[in-house]
Amino acid sequence: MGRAPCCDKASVKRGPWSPQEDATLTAFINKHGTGGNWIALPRKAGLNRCGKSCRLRWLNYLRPDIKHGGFTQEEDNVICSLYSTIGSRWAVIASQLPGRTDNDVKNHWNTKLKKKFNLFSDPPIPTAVITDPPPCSAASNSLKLHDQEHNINININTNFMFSGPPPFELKHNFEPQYQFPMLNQNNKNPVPELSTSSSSISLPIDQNHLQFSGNGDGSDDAEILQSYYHGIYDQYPYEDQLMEGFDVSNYMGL
DNA sequence: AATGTACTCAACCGCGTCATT
DNA sequence: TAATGACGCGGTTGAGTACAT
Repeated sequence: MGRAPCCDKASVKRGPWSPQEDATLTAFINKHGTGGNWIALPRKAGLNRCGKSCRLRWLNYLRPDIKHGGFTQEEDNVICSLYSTIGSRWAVIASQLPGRTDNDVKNHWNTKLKKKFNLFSDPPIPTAVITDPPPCSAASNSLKLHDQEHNINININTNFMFSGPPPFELKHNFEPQYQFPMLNQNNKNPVPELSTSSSSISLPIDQNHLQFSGNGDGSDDAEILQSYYHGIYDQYPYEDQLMEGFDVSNYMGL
């Protein structure tokens, strides 16, 4: 036998709250408080609503200290940071954001942040081996990588000539704390590093600036980099930060 | 302008926890 | 100690809106 319902759903109003109902609930709570009993509150206040519905309406919308409007970058950072630590404990996360409710945080996460977070949290491809063509081919405009662990093919379209000795491995060294640059709270640059076992390609990345230096003997290392990410993620994860301040002057030319 | 699709967010649902009896 | 009931939480839904075709 299940638990008894908290109210008779057939006899109480459900759905969106009217301005009149909001005013009634607000006036009652301002005058009497919640009384520590939400179940009894609607009857006392003269509202034909379930107590749980009243509680939710007050806590998530009517409370005077609720902050409405978009989330700031700083708030996003807090949410992502805490989520990576404690998971979907929205009430705990919301407690760190004055004026935000767990429902707000949860909605914001589900609609905006989740995709972004998942993008950066996907396990980096640990090892990619250039399989075709052999890496010594001159003026190749197509490199095909194969991620052996995840059985993913990565296509890089570029015009560079590679001079590393085959077989040539690319390795990610992304530490968990660097998988989502926005997590950085001290403005210290997270530095994901992509390196190879012989010829080196390193990618110091920070929030606003990306400097790429490689010795792939390439004509356009930046394009390689972007293509690489497009191949893996369908999009370049730092797209909106990259185009400004993207410095490729440091790469070693032909 | 009409229709379809994607997105947002308020509200609901059901379960776990805790206080009370 | 067990039963009961209210609260609080996370997951989910669906109406309304924005955007794309």
